[in-house]
Amino acid sequence: MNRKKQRLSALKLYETLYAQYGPQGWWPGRTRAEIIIGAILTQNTAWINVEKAIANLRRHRALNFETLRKIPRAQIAEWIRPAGYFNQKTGYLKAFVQMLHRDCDGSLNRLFKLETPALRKKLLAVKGTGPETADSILLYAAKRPVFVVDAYTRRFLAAHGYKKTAAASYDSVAAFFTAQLPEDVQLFNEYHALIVRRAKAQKRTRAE
DNA sequence: GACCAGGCACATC
DNA sequence: GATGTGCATGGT
Repeated sequence: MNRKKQRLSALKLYETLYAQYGPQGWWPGRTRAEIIIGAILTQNTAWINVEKAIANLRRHRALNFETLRKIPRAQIAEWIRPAGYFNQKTGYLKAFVQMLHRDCDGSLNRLFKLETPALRKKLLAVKGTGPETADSILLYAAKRPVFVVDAYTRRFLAAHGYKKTAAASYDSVAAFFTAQLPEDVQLFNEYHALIVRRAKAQKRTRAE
């Protein structure tokens, strides 16, 4: 007798979420620069606080790489303070814009000419850009078919019977999804957005 | 006043 | 490769 609980495939889980919540049309920023800056600022931080930091940068016309490269660290740190870890994240933003300036003449288009594996490697070489941040940039700014694994993703897996996978390495979790899904940028985008949407819906339920 | 939130680098074993 | 620690704000 099979005593194991039935688990839905990654694709079936997606279809279930999509049926319940519909398309999210999610986009974590107005420009590619804003998406990248947001990806760095949101590390281990609630998005609401990232929005405050982004708003500060926008107000000071600093929501672009050229400005961030030129202004002093203390100034950036002050503006992104609401996002937490502001000294570290200032260094991370500086590291990214310096790489872009040094290797691509400050041009995101030039950086994004790289093929996905080479681009991912290049992003991971930037201090402060780990796998999740790199993949967020790849999916949401460079529009590559890459699955983003974050805390929401792991909780989602655990909640649907995949506790072991949820606790596995970053690349293992990503492989779990990519092996079962078509390589589709829009699908990966929607999937991640739906996981976040579901988590927020459940949080609201718990709070009531 | 704990506890948590869309990580990452670095040290150590 | 696994585990532990520092980094910091703002909401619940």
